Amino acid sequence: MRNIPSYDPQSLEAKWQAHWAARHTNEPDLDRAARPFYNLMMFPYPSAEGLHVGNMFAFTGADIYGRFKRLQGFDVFEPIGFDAFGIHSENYALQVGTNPATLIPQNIATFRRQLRQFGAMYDWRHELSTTDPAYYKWTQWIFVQLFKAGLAYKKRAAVNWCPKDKTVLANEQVIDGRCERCGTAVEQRFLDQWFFRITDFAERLLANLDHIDWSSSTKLLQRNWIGRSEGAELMFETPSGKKITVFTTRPDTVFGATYLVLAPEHPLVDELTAVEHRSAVKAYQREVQSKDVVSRRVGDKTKSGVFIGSYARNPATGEAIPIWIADYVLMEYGTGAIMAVPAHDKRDFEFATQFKLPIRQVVATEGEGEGEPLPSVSEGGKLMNSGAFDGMPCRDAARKIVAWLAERGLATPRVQYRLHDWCISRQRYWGPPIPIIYCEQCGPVPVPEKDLPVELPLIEDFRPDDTGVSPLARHEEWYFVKCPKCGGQGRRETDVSDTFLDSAWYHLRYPSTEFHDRPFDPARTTKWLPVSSYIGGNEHAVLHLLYARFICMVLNDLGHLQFDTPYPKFRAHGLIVKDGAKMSKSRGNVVVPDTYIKEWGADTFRMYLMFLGPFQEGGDFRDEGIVGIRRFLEKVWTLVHESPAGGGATHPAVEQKLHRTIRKVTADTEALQYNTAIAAMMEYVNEMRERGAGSRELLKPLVIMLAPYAPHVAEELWAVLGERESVLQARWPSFDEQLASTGDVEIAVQVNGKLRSRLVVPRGMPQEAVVKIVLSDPVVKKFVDSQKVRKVIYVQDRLVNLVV
RNA sequence: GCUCGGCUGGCGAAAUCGGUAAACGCUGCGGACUUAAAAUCCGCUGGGCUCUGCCCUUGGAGGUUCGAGUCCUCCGCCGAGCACCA
Repeated sequence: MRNIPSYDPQSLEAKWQAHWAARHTNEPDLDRAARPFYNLMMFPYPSAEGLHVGNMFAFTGADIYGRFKRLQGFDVFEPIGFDAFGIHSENYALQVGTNPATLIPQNIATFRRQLRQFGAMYDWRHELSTTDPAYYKWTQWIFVQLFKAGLAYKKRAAVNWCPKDKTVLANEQVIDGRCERCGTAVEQRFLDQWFFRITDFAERLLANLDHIDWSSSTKLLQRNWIGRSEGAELMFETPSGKKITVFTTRPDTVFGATYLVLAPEHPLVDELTAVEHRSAVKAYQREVQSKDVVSRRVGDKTKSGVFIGSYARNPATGEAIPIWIADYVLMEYGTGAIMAVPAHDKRDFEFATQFKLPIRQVVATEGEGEGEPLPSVSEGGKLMNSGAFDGMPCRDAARKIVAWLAERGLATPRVQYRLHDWCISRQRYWGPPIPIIYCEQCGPVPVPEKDLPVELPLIEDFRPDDTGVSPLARHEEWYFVKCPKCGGQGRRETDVSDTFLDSAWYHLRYPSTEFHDRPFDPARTTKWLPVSSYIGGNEHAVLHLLYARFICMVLNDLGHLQFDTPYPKFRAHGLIVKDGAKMSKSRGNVVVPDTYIKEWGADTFRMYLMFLGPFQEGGDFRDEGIVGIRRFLEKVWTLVHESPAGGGATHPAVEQKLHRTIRKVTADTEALQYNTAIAAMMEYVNEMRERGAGSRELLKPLVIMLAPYAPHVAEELWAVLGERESVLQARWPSFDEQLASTGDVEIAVQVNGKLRSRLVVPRGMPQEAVVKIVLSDPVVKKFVDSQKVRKVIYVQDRLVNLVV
């Protein structure tokens, strides 16, 4: 036996990383690439703690895919950057008392080092950070485009206010009534906020989901978030001639509407309140306003509300029904008013029971007698107590009733969405200033594009206070500015924008980072976009991914882009948990990759993470199995080093196994089923060792297939096998379907569906021949005995079942 | 409450169309090598029994089928998302 060098990942990985950097191995020619493939992964937020195992799991999975495509002959562009603005960084900066502008570069340096050491194929020439003025110049430019298109507007709105972080939060940043970050109960405040009209795009955002290749779980989350409901607006008229419009998804139940409920803030409330009820109504409105936005939205509490002393006519029955106000009706959804059908709506039922309002059943459910108890919300029944519509199924009735009321102008079909406009204002410091100047004469004026970026000034006191005004307002030489239109005294907008705006377009910037006079170069963009493959976490399913689609649609409509979908293919990776719980600093279960990489090497750790479970499902991190991967790599190492230059042993069974392995690894890698691809390579190595085969011809394809998973050791072994170029210059091996599907197969022999014997036959043997052998098998004979075989079921190459 | 995903050996997991359940790996046990240990290599490793063989086993109970981890119905548990959205 020859003396082979020992496998030392540390020196070997450093060597190859230096080699890649020196040779610019991972820097495709963006202008001349023949087969561009844009391999994108969600860029990280550079936290002070550094990269954790969850990040590395995601990045490794994405990098494997990129390397796989590279080996298939694509010019792969795999960029990386940092999503470094936002409340995370700012809160941390406040906590340690250092300006985020000094902290963030330190964090980024740490991330950069960690990202380099695990061996991803990043093109560092195109690194970006959202906090770089050269980047956020264009984030501001995008704001200006939306503003000019009438898609950005300012609105005074009740917002979620976190008293601890002293900032507004988006609805989606409020979890169970508490601040997503600090857990403090959120309050209601009224502030002027900038919004983007994403609701104008609700239908397109929803329809688009049908055509894009995304993880179904992600699509589902987006559909639910957009929350489309079909229904109708119905008109209820008061004796004074006021029309109250309600939105309902169940117009079929209008005969059962026994009262109306308006949101306490509804504009008609004042007018419709009878004199003797005025004080009670005012008191109730005050009570509701004093509550925070969130506790009002918590569903499972007792209902409250007051009668306002007036009535409206039910358009179907013509009877006068009382009008109430109650906080369970929200002004933001629908028309801010509902028709209450207590017999067929749970909330209305609770309310009616509590305030002793009439309940009238108008839908008879299936079956005899009573059917299900009220409130019955099923749409499966037939109408009753509904005049001419009695006996009609709900769905038909809904259409017919709307048509009938529409004739008198009392109904309009209507589609309603749950999605709200995107509030992008943040009363904070650490973000791109919203590029607007307020002028006494001209109103809000966008900063001219030539004056962008509006740089975020480096200020000492970036602490927010509870005025609700950004700290930027305290910085006078920045705050006061000439109006770009009339030259008069103006004031800058002091809000900064939401981080999700930064990340809504970063994929457009990567290929064009060297251009400073345009956000994304048209030629580069045409060549590289939309993104070929996008991999990231489902925690961004409804925020980042929805906003990115929206911004792309807008830029497309405005003529800046030729496509309206940024990521036609997206796959959500699973979550790495520790001891059954999500990794978080507060739980103290965060695993840092550095120590593992130091101990085992990046290749072993990368593969181990991928072997833990299916990439798209994630898994529980534990370190018990890592040695298995290391042993596997050692075996490959030994096989390659022992393989003689001239030839080496081969074996027909191993050759066949090779072709099957290539088939499986190719399919599994394409499908991101990395765990089973690794298992297939292990099987192949086991087979080689058992058969004593180890020729270079058998090993080269293995080393290529290994390259996406364990890139450093693959390079080394490729060189040992006598190759001079990088293994990335090699072509992914092809397989011979014929060879992969020949050979013997083991067939299961069943009698009456129970396994009784096994039989090895050549692949593709016809039924008669197999049955003949089977019937002569003594074990089978025993079970068949003297009974007559009534039926034979034969599945080619798999099983034969005798029914007696 | 609604929607979705999951539940398979001691553990992580595999299993195109309904067709040999447990591939691959870990752990554990036994053996080889060694003065010894580590490393490495070989073997065994779901449970039971009347053990040359047979029976049971994919959260539970039914069903469809020659045949069910896979399809259908009901139930349980775990996780995620949404949640007074009319």
